[in-house]
Amino acid sequence: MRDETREARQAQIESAAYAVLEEKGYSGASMLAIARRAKASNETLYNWYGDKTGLFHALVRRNAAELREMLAAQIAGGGDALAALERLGPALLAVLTGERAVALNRAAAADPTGELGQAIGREGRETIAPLIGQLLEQARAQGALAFDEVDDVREVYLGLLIGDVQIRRVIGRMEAPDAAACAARGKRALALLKRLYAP
Amino acid sequence: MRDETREARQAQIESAAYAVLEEKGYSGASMLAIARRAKASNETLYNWYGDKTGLFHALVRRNAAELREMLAAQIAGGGDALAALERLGPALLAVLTGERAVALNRAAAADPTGELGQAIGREGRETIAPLIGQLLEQARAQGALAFDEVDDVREVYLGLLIGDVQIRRVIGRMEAPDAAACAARGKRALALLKRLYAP
DNA sequence: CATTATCCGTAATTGCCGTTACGGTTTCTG
DNA sequence: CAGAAACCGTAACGGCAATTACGGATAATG
Repeated sequence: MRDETREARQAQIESAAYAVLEEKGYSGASMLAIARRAKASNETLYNWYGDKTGLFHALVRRNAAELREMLAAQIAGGGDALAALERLGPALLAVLTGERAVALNRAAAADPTGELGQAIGREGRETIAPLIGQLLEQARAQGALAFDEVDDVREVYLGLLIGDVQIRRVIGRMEAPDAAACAARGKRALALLKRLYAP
Repeated sequence: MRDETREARQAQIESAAYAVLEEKGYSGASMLAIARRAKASNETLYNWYGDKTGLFHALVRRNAAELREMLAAQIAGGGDALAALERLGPALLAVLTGERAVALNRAAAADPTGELGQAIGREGRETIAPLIGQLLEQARAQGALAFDEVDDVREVYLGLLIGDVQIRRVIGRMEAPDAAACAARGKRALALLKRLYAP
């Protein structure tokens, strides 16, 4: 099979996996259900992804890569560091509380082996946290913020931005916040951060 | 069966349910596995709890009730409102990131119906949030804090206190914080809160 | 155009789950 | 102490999961 059609087929399969996962949860997302939804054979799924864990690993990897790209674009968008953070905050919140990320977090919570959670942490959080740290350090260099430990500040910012929205989403206690809500939370988090770490 | 032995037996069964849940996850926590662990019959489990959902509902209810009692004791411990908050914060964090609460949140994330998540929200968060709101309003009445919207302040405080520790715990990306870590986070959250809402 | 690898659809295998059912035994009750 | 109720252990039932296997169709390759 040509590489391009194969990639397109994989995108279809992974899209079907998300659809089933969002509808039925991790336990209901059987390989056969995903195969049926993608009009693919389960043999193909096993050949390409090894097993169920492998398929969900692929979902995590792709989702994390897309998030990284999006954040990089926001950072490259110009302006000073705090302006970038103002754009980035709502976008990050929207992704983390969106259907796909929530479905993956639920899958990780349901995975008895804990491998999915490790993957989410490794390829998601632990690669985007440094990006935010860099922005904060830029802001300090530009004289917009003043602090000693960038790790603390980043944690405070993320706590203010995300709060308990993500966990409430994961346990099914909340709908996804719309764009306005994300913007409002991003704005508030940044405003509080400025007050806490004013130069 | 006498009520006291029955209650003791229920405590044993629910303890066994936690043990299996923590070891095997929600999908691995079958009724038979729990019955075996508790040296009970599955017929008893079904007679007492109805079905699997009913058993986990009972776990949520009991856990939430214990948390409420603990918080009430902390509040009743005397001192001004901020002193109570200083005691309460680390204790709350310890419970929310402890093995039992984490196991229940994982179960809620894995539950396709979403009922468990609803129960956790209803009997857990939505009954303890007002307690914290009361403390904050007391602090304002005592002149220790100044703010308009208590809901906002409470959300900021909880965000600072808990951050993403809970979600990271639930997806298996973190060990439970020890007492020192909980105390440190509680202290920091309170210090930041005071700076943000100084009179 | 023929061959060859790949993919689809379906079925088979194995195993465990939730739930119900049923003797045998323990424990309460009067 | 006798009868009744509740509990234990085990088994049975239907269902669905993950994974493997296989013939027929399809598309890439030389």
